[in-house]
Amino acid sequence: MNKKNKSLSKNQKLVLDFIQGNKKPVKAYSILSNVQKKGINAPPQVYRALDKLIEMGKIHKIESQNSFVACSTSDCETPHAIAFSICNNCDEVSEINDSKLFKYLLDFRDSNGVKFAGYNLEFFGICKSCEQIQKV
Amino acid sequence: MNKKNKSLSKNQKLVLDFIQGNKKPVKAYSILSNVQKKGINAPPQVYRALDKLIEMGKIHKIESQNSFVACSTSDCETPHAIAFSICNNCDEVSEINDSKLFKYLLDFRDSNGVKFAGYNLEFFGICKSCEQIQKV
DNA sequence: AGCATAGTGTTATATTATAACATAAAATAT
DNA sequence: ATATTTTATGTTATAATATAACACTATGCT
Repeated sequence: MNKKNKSLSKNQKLVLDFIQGNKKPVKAYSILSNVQKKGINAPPQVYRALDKLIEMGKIHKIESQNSFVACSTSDCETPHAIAFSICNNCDEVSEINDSKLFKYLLDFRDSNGVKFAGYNLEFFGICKSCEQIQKV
Repeated sequence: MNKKNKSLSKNQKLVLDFIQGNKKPVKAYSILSNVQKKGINAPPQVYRALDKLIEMGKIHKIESQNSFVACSTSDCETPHAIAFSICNNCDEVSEINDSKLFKYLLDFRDSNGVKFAGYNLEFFGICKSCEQIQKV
């Protein structure tokens, strides 16, 4: 058991369950329509849960897509230091877990010598399966 | 004169002029209301110009803010390889121009050995002036 | 028990972005 | 120089994303 694992509220659980049930990132209104049978009725309820889950590091927001995906590490240490690869062809998103990269970025200082508290990094390219298809 | 400097259309010029006239990133509807006296009437006209300007590397989109800012290098070589710092306190955004960082990221390969065509990187933290204020 | 904090439910509305269609201007090829 | 293609424009309507504001409820402290 992890100290950081604050117990989730009802709506937070519902939203997280749905996100975790999807390999691909999901959109807020898709979450909404899928949890409506379970008692969530309106956008603010979804967005509030999303905000908290992001804070807790349970999920991440893919900024360039306005979509949300479960964190691939069981308990994210650095909710605001995260990297994704996004396929320009099929929109597949995967989380990049490369400790060297993370260290490089968290240690990075700007020209004023200022370190940053976090970052969001999205790589774009063609994923392996799309590349295969193009070759055929 | 630069070969890459395709001449801009009327709407593209209007939109770019307004963005360049602002130190801070601007929002699409703020652009719209500011160019309305100059003959642009509706959102699609703004968004179309924005799309083209991004393609050309004249401007960048700050994904986490849905805002747009002029590229700080006169003629951006890598429109989709860009880094910003964003102040969590005052929302100030500045473009980070660090060739080492750029090279590191463009050379980065994921666990499959796949290189990426581009990336978007946003650092978050407290900017220098906000830090000063907090100390006082 | 009393209080503070966090979460819920709801309505309405703000903000961001695109679809779809008709037309016009510009660039390129023959 | 004109036909063709590509790019841009103008317009209306609407889709998609996100938050404000308010009343109320549950939970965790001390």
